[in-house]
Amino acid sequence: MSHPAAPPTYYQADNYRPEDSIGLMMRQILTSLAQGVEQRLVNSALTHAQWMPVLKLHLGHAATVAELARECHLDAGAMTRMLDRLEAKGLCTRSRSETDRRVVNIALTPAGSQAATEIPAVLCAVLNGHLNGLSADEFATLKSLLQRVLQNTKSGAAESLGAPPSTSLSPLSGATDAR
Amino acid sequence: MSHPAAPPTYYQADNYRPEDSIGLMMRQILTSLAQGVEQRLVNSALTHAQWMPVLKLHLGHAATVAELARECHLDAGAMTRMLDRLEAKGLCTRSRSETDRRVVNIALTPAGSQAATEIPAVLCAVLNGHLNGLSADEFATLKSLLQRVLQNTKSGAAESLGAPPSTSLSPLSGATDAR
DNA sequence: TGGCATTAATTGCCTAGGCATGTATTAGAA
DNA sequence: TTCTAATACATGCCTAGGCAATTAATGCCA
Repeated sequence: MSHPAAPPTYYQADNYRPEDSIGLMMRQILTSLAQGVEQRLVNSALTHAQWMPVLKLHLGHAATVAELARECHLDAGAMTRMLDRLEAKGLCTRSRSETDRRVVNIALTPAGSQAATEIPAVLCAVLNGHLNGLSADEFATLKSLLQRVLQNTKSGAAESLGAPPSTSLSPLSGATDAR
Repeated sequence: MSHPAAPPTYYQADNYRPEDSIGLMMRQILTSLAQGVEQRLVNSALTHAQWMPVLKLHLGHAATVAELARECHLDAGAMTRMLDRLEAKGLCTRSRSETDRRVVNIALTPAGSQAATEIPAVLCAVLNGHLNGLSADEFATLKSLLQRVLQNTKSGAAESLGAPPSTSLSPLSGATDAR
């Protein structure tokens, strides 16, 4: 390949202004979305971090710890503890698989299923509430642009560029928690 | 006023698809941004959550715990612990104010200032890396649309709408941690 | 001036996630 | 078949944030 295109220079270090950062803007929007979801989920006893695993279970997109962790893009250890909390609240149950005794099958209790059915409406209400004043075209444009930024995160364009070229030898190890 | 405009219905519960959610898209983008920043900050001994307070201190936007917490949009208790970690790493120092013995003045050490000077370049590099393939116009459009969504979070349009009308009597209290 | 509300900072208790390690179980190769 | 590698899950240790209660100091008002 003839070297990939250089990234743009829309942001410059010498006049960086936080309020122009799409990162901070998205962070504030996400915080607001999370708060909105949590407010509407108080009846379901679900926190904003808990609706996703419950929904994934409900939709049949996952039934084991590993599957659920992959679907929710989080650590297996974190998922184990999340299930501890969900189980403690009576929303799901765990049972060892009999065909493969390593895996743990997860199932929603009736209460869990009940909570799950309420989730999509809550998500949609909160999202729509944040789209006030945007036309359908503008909404489509926003989605499209976000999608393209998202592509950059996957193609690796975002990681390789700007990283110290030969300083860090093992890009995936490093930072073994000397925080 | 004649009741505010009803929010749009771009998202509908009966055919909600996670991959269309601008919330999930932004979450994935933010995760990638945070990872990128953290990778480039290993030399500075800063985590992605630590660059903001250090930068705010460096720019003189805050010099006390309360100011810093407000600038970083986070809890005062969390900021106290954040400063514990920063102080433990030798990046800042704390000292009781003599004019008002309640407040604690925070100052960066030379190491902290040094780390701070590297931050803007890192942020810009990561942001630019994620904007690959977007024209200047498209970038401006994205910022503008995000700004308008952000406005909805502040005007309260996002909170009031879609919330159970008369169910929750105290909108700001509630959810006293029965998680 | 004395009492009282307000403010600043800290701490305890909770949820939450990442990384490394440990342990059982399974799958695959010699 | 036996030994080894890979997998699934759990756990410990860390960073991190929110809410509530506590303590100390200040400001204000009667």
